Amino acid sequence: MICQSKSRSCKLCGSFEQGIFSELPEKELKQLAVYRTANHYNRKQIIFYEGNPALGLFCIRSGKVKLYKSNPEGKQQILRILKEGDTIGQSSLFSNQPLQATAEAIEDSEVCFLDKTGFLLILKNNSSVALKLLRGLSQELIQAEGKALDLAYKSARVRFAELLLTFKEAFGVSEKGSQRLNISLSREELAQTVGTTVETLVRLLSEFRKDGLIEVDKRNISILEPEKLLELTSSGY
Amino acid sequence: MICQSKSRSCKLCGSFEQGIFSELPEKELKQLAVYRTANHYNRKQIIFYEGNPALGLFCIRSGKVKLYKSNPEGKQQILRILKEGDTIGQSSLFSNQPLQATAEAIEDSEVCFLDKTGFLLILKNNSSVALKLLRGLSQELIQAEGKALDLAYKSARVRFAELLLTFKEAFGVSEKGSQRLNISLSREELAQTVGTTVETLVRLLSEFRKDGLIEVDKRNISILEPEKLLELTSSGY
DNA sequence: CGCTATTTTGACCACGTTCAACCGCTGTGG
DNA sequence: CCACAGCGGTTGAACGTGGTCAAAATAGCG
Repeated sequence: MICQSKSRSCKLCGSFEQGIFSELPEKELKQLAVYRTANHYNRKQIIFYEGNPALGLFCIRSGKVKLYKSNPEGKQQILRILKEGDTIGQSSLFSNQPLQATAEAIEDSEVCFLDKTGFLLILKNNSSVALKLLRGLSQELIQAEGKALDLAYKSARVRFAELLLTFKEAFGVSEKGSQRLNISLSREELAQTVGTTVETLVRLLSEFRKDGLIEVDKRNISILEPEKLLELTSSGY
Repeated sequence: MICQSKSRSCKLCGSFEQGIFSELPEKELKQLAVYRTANHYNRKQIIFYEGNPALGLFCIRSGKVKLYKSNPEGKQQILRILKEGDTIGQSSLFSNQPLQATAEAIEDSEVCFLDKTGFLLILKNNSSVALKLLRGLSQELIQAEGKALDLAYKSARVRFAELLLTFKEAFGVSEKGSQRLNISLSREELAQTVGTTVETLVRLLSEFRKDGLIEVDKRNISILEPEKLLELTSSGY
């Protein structure tokens, strides 16, 4: 069930400073609040489906969301994991296409929705927002192109090592000398993020564990030797 | 050698109507011309290298350009082939990163260069340009994400079939019942575009030829049975 | 406590890579 | 003029990564 929570200013949002509206004057921020609705999604709830019309912009206030595409055979590939401050749906909004991926909460999350009309109105009169969006889309594009390169030329082992390092940056919390990844994904979800099968991913997990690179306890993964992981990624296999 | 050709209005550019400046008033178009330089590049000339600073925006006036990334081992992967009207360098410009790929002319080409400062100035005051850029980046992003999905889950055969169909849309010219692809790439370049090795690509070429799907003469490829290629792409292998 | 979903391990197989040889063509120097 | 090196393209054979299938072990949950 989706619960609507009471409205409040974007300024109170955790990562407002890094967000696309950070340079917006007070007046426009109030205008924003009019077009905005905030919803709560429980773990495993779908926020939107691939193919849905793009009616506006989504912005994560708290929690974590996975964004994935499905292929004809029903297999899923996770494009990225989003956390607070991240926005979703821009690309479909601007290219006038249906939404190109499905968004699903992997933790209980609060997600704001910003109506297309209101958003475009603000965009038109505030070039700072446009520039921030251009910046964000550009970074996403560069990452996506890098990912394609990876999938074409790197082994599953290297791709998994890279994922662990990316996760360390995004979700790592220091804990008795090691960095614990504060994100809970099933083996299947990990596999879908790396672009491989569950079986291969499990074998890589135990290989890395045996080699002392990581520590694994259920769905908790800790990075013990980030440098050695980095070596892996640069040296061939 | 790079020859600078004389300046003329963007309005005279072949695909001006589809370009990002199509809605710009006359005054701004004249302003554009001040910041713009037009250069000629012969086949195999490099327009810019991966890692170069992003000093502005490139726009192809005529010819064809390949955009590729190199991995540490020196292998190249072609991200896309660009033709007249396409712009390059946006993503690096907006994300304040060095250029993420190398651009090389695969035909004799004319390429305009638009200085960063002037471009941003026009962008700031013309939301139509910003919206068109957002649209373009969004489409590129969606394509790149789709490509990553392909590389992860589809066979080389299917990816090559998809490439042929994409090329048919972009470069196809009708010719005695079939569509000839008006683009000349080496087997290696084709392989780099599909994300496989030369050997595999050659085998696929001869397989498709034997099955009557395409006709191959040196570097000329003609599509005989686009429907059967399409079938390939949707049905598993 | 029993049922189901998730995780793990093993055996096998296939696609695609790697390595090697060969062909045809072009350009170069003796 | 021919020899030969160099390059792009093609084909064959062997190998390996990683996918598939099957089954067992474990965890999660009513």
